[in-house]
Amino acid sequence: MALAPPMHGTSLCAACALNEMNLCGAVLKKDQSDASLHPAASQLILSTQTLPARRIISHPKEWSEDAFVICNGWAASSIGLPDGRRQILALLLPGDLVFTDGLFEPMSRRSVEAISEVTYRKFNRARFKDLILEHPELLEKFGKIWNEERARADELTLALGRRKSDERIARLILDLAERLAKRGMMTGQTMEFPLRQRHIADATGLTTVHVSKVLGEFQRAGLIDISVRSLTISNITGLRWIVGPR
Amino acid sequence: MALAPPMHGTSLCAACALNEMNLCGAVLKKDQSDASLHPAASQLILSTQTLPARRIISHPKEWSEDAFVICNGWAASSIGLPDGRRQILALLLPGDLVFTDGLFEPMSRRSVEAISEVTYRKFNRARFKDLILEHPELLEKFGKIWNEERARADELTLALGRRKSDERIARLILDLAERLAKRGMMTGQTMEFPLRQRHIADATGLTTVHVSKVLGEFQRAGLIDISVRSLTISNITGLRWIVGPR
DNA sequence: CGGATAGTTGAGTTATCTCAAATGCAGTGG
DNA sequence: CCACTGCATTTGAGATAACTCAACTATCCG
Repeated sequence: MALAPPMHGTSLCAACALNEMNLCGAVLKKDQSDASLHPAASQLILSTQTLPARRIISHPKEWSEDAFVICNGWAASSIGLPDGRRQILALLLPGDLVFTDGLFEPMSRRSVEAISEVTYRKFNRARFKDLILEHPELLEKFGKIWNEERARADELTLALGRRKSDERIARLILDLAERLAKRGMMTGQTMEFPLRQRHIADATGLTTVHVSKVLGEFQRAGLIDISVRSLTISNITGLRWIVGPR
Repeated sequence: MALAPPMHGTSLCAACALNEMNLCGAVLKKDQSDASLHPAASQLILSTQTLPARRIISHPKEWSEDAFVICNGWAASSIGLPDGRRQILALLLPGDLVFTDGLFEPMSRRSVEAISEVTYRKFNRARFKDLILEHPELLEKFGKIWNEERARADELTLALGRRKSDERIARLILDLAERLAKRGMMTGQTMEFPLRQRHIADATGLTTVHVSKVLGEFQRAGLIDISVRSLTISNITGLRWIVGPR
């Protein structure tokens, strides 16, 4: 199968986490017979939905039996304080798994919000757990995905606690570029960039005002170039230098 | 079995995560026959070790087949930058599980360091995974533990990104008190407190100097009282008010 | 007793925030 | 098509939380 083109609106199942586990794909082409698919895949029942930007996909304390996979668009998982302060915990890209909370318990404090228009597929959490138990190699793959996610969470915590604003923002941009590249969603050094500055602010623990200033400096320094909903990294070495080694 | 007294040096297996999963206890009393223990428990091979304060329990990129459980004392899991900046990701109390990285992959960037003298038990990660597959109810319990940990990580991220220094510190104290209480390690409102101010600083993303000032204010305001290696919450309502609702 | 580690306190600096005003842009309804 | 409203962004001025530096004290341990 050819690489999916990095365009908005294209289904990216080739890069999807579930597909990597040979699960999702089976359901999509249920009628076809594809020997490469995991034999248990047909048991994972999916439904597909699409929401416009700014819409909330999953509410904080909402009880849900489902988890889902982002098929298209960007989303953000965040928690907030009653006075309105918010912190984005993760930016979700196509192919990312979203468990309302872990694999087992629902009812987290997290909420998930669409940044651009988002298409996602729901699947049943309990069934997914059963699948894992029946097919140990899935536990392995799932663990790998889970660990990547946690490693990213660790780096975010480090950034919020110990890095300066420009480091945080540069890191965010580089991280996104890297993740998008893995999905074949970079055209050269350019990516679609649906984030508003308030998303960057909420993801880096800064103010929109300050984000605007730092991004301005980055552009004036020739590190990046932002046009309409799209960001180009013009000087990746410079950006990396700001973040520093490791 | 009676509640273990909240004294340093006492084995706290009653409150231990592994014991809650009916695993650890079995190994401790391998020779006894205890019908309440999980039948698979005897397959979990443990070795016990003790390290003095300040010693590193698990190095960053060190490959290890083992995970462990804190039996006694406090430890800290942290990551750092090459220039020395450090962020503590979690304070580990007796009964906490420590996976060098997740359940599956070793080689994380995290390092674990003893804060006080620490006793811990190693067990084999792979064997633990097999156990989970063989005994589905363990997956359930393990998931619960894992989720609690993640929820705490989320709150930390929120705190570092969006809270002021006094909120962060108050939150840390209350969180510790709550966790210790669950383990029967609070005597009234007093807890053993082996943390140095640099631990608090590294856990809250602040400076030791600033931590000192905030703690001073808290004491002068009659919120807490710190004597030698021990902390008393004198006005829990006041502390909670600083942190704010939820 | 001496040397290391930990905590306190003050003075001055700075990164980031708050407030505010101006501009742009996108969608809506008349 | 225009006026209108709501969101996003930019920019400046001033405020402040937290930092750095530095000196001093206390505590711990051999």
